[in-house]
Amino acid sequence: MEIITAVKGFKDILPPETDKWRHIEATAHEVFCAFGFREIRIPLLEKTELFCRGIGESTDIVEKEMYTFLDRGEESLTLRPEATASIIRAYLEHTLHAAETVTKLYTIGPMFRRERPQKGRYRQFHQIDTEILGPDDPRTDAELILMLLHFLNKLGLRKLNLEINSLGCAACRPAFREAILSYLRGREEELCGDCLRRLETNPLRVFDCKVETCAAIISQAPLLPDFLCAGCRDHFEKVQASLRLFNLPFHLNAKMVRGLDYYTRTTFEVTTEFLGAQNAVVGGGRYDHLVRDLGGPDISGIGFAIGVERLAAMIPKADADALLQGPLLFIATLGEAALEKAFFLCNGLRMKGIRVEMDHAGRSLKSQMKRADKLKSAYTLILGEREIAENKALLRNMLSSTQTEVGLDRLEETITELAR
RNA sequence: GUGGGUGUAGCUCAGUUGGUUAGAGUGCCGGGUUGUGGCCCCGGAGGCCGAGGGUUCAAAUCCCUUCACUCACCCCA
Repeated sequence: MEIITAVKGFKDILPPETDKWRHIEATAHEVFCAFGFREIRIPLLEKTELFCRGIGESTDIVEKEMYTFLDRGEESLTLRPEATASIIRAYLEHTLHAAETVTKLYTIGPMFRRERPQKGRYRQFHQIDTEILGPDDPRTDAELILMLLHFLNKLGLRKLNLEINSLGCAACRPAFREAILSYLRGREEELCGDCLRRLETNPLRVFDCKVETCAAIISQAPLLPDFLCAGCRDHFEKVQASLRLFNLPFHLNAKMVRGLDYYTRTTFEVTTEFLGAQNAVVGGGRYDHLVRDLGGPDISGIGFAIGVERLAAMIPKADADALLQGPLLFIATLGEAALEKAFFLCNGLRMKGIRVEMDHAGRSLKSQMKRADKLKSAYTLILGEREIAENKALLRNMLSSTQTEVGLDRLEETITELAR
């Protein structure tokens, strides 16, 4: 009979990969907590309308990538393609804005987008998502970015590239949009098919095009920063000043635009050369109107999303290997009486929180020793017929290859001390 | 949605003028004298060569179809 396989683009995460994931998550909890964030857990399923209104009807995500279905033929539901809209929904639904002026939240979990899978891109993927809801103080932007880079550094990631830009606000972006449109309109024959389409849907995205002829045109195009209003320019300069205060190196990238409609003012990405085409590990930015557009008060927000699969792929191998820890003790036995004794001891120690392994198959001492070595056990306890008869056991230090005798009545106590 | 690449042992891969029982490394199991790991040596298990069809005396190898995986475009984390 044929086995049933996982759905395309949906991956199992197996050990030892899961060790890496737990390390990433534990580090996130620790770092975010220090910066005053609290964890929020939100549903995987939301009403479709939430994402249409939140992310934007004309975005690729909403237009063609969402897992949307009718629940019992009645209500349109969608597996969340991102976390921000859900967090804002919960924030409003539970009136968190009334409880405090600044709310810092984060969540970790799977997102779903029906794209063609490739390296660093899956249909179910995972994000670590943070949001700060409250006043649009530029120090908040800098603080969030600072926390992000601290987190990435703590995971041992190197050669990261932080790019920032300001997309302006409702007052200044339309002017830029007009400028770029009129610039491109005269050069339509030189643009690629995709860019011609972008001209209609989202002209700013032409900046992202990798086609050479388009890039050439874009290099001469008007740039967003030149169109920022006084308020946006001032805000962006203060963000940069704060980043410099912490000696945080960053690249100003006037051509970085982002694919979600809600971003305003500060946007940023962290990229790396290690990931092939999907080089963005983190993306984020400020959104001035999302809370209001979802029916809430006029509160600004800023957040970022980290791709966990991409992050895990970047963790240096040496760091990942260091996560592999062996048991404290392996118990090797010979004979039924020893096996029974070991079985009792082994599980007793485990219940004290000590990692102990043993073999139940009654194999040769040699193969049990091999197993202990393979597992990277710090110690091996040898318990044979001879030892049982003499009421003792041999405790072998696997690193120094030395062994001592321990009386059976003092065994548990001795091992417990080793664990300290 | 569009294009390229790849499917042979658990894993990484060899294997074309089509020709016996399909190989290596690694991992797994066992052994190298009677109860001691790493190095070394020996042995063993494990594959309808992705699936289906065709050509041929003969197909892992040639042809067609299909499926899966993968990389890239699009877009994004």
